[in-house]
Amino acid sequence: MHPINSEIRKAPDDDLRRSILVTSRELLVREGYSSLSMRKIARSIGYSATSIYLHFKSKDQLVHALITEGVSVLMKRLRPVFDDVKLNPKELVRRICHEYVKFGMNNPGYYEIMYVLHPETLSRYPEDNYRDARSLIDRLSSVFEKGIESGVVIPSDPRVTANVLWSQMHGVVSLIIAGRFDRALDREVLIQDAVDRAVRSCFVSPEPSLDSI
Amino acid sequence: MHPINSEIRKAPDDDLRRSILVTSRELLVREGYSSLSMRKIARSIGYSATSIYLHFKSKDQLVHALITEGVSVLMKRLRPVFDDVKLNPKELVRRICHEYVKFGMNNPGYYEIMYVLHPETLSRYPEDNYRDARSLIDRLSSVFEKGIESGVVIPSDPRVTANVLWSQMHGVVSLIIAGRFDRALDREVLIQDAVDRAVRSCFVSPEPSLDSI
Amino acid sequence: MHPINSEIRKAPDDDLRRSILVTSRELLVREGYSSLSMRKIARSIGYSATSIYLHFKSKDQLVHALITEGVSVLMKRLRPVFDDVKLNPKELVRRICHEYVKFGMNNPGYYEIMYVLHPETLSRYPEDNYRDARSLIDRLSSVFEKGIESGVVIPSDPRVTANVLWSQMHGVVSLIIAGRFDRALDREVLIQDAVDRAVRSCFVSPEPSLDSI
Amino acid sequence: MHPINSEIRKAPDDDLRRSILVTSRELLVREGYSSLSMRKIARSIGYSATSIYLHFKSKDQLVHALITEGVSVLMKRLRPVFDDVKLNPKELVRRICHEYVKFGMNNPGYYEIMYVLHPETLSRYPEDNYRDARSLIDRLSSVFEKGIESGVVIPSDPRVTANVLWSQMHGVVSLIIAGRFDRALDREVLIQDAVDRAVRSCFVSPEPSLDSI
DNA sequence: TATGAATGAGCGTTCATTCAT
DNA sequence: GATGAATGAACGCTCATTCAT
Repeated sequence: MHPINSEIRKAPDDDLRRSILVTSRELLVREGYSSLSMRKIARSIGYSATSIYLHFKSKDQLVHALITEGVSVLMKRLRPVFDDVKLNPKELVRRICHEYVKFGMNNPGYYEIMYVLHPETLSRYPEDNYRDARSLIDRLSSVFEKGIESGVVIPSDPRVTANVLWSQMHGVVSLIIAGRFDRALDREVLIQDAVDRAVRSCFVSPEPSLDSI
Repeated sequence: MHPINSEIRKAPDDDLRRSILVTSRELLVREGYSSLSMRKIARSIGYSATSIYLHFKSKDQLVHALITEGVSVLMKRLRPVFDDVKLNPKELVRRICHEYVKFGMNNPGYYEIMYVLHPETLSRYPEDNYRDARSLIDRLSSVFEKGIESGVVIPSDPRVTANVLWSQMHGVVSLIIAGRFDRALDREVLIQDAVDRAVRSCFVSPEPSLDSI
Repeated sequence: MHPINSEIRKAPDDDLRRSILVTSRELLVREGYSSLSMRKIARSIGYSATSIYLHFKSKDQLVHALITEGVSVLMKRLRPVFDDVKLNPKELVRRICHEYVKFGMNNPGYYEIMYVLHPETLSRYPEDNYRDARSLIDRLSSVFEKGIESGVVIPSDPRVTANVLWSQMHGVVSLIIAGRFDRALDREVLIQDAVDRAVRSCFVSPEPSLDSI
Repeated sequence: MHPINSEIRKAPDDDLRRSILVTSRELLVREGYSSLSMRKIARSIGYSATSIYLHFKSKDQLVHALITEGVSVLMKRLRPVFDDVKLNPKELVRRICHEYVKFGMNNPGYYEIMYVLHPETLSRYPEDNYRDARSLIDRLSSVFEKGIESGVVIPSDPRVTANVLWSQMHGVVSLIIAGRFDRALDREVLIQDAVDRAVRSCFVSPEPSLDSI
């Protein structure tokens, strides 16, 4: 599990590659997957369509690269949180939630292609590349597992808990990205509320009984 | 010599219309929106592409019809629940959640085109037709509003609460439909857990301990 | 050579037939031949496309009917002039010119399909049906022939003269119908001038020198 | 890594472009505008339909290119005549007429798309591109204007005279191209006669009788 | 008399992709 | 490393036409 060694690449070549990926994400957000085309990408970056094939064997592979990149960016954001030994489970989960949502907000292009796009479109994506992403759920599960042991997490199948937590975050992120919420509502308030509820629903509430003593 | 009188249509005609809508939803689920084409729909039902145009003026209109139908089916499921005076708020919300999820499970085609599709694709869909769908959120909000007054719902902006609840359900439904969860997990367990948490996070927990003292 | 006995037709049937022809001409003028379609015609008159086929075997035949009708209308306008024994040659030609132009102005649909449309489109039109139209040129030729004999027409091949006269009138009519002239110019002035020149170029000018002697 | 530099194009590329334009004109003459299709053009030149789009963004643009080319060819023929200071007005007008007709005879494709086509079809053609063509009428007008001042042209509104002259030439050209004249008539004779009449109808006849007395 | 249902052919256009340079 | 030329397949859609009713 080593991060991408992007600094060992040859620079000149990489510039265009980067442009393609960046532009693809922009187009993805702006116009949706159905109208993402090699031509449009090429036009957007001022290169010929053929040039894209110097860096990606096919449209499929380009999309796969986007996913791989997205996963890696997400990992880079979440791993330090998981690794932060100073955090208690509740804080850790809260931070994970916030980072996940922030990732979606900042990278709607990645998010869409990673999690929203119809899986059939992506079925050819080698499942293994999602291993990293799935490992996140595993780490979350084990956080809950330990939390249950130490009594701070409400007992329940930790894998279920982790997946439901994920689904809750995915719910807000995807609806925000798709612009489905009433525009009158404040994004930040929605997010804060969603995270609060999610966390609260996992952890035992600080017992007022202590106060009453 | 009378001109066309199109409103006296009968069943035979509508059969094909139904086939088209049903098949569209199947294709939508199987292959995703980006590869949904008039030709494929036609091929799937064993008709010529031209025939579709006898029932839908354009692909846009077909999609709009799907959305409208989907909304109406969803309404038919949820309205009785909202109107059931015998339900207390908590039961009502729980039932609403379950019905919503069930709708998604039973009608993934409708669900995808209603809630998952990139909005840019559907921007031409007359906003008004979503009014029904949005009214659902409003009804949910007022359930929470009254619940707060009567002390059973944890105080919070009811509209935010309603929207976050929706997002939580959307999260499970969309990830299940997309087949993103670990296949080892039991769907029903996931759903039950998600609904439980959602409901719990809205309503004050019955604290028998206090009462019993 | 008998005119169409349109009053012996059965009425009910004829109404629709008339509507089709009238509407076709309107569409022809408004949108041009390339976008004249059976469907549009049907839609315009509030009938089904199929109904048109009760009266015309094909689009070709409809067009042919339009031509035949157009020719017959033109004949009805010009024949009385040719037959008017009270007119001297010069007056006759002048009147013929004016009637021809008037026909074009009043029936741009007929005119376009009779004289402007690309002949390939019409190649299947039985040449014989143009016999009437061509007979007009013949009659004009013989007017010139006699005029030359009696010394009022400038000597020249009468058939050439007749055809060139026709082409001159066709020039104004077609450019007016196509809206090609500078809009600042007055139609009537253009027409008058064109006819004057045409007539003048055929007939010997009344020589003032004779009078002055 | 340089972006596209399209202005450094060379010949090889332009060959196909020329073929397309030439073939389009041929098809236009042979089958008329209503049946001119990208596919037919492509088939005629032995290329795929897609290839046409490498040179013309749309069918509209192709047609516009044809018009623009046609106008420019016509200009190239007429301008030298207008600019020829050695010509007296009568000779100039006669030469203009002959060149105009010759242009039509040699370029029926251009002529049809420039002057015969139903204007509705071309309404999207930027009016400005016709400026050149319209300037021709203006130059003709001023020839007549000066001619009237110097007494060689029969007094009349010069703009009307110019337009009517144009319509006379258009009459012959369009009927010849459409093959409407009796095939027994000699084209050249018709043209000569038409031009003679046109010129004669504008200029005062040299009255030798007066001089000879 | 009039229609609805249906279709094959064709339209203009865009797509991902290949290949020689 | 980058491009222009080229294409077959597919797209949404309209066309004239047929046929059973």
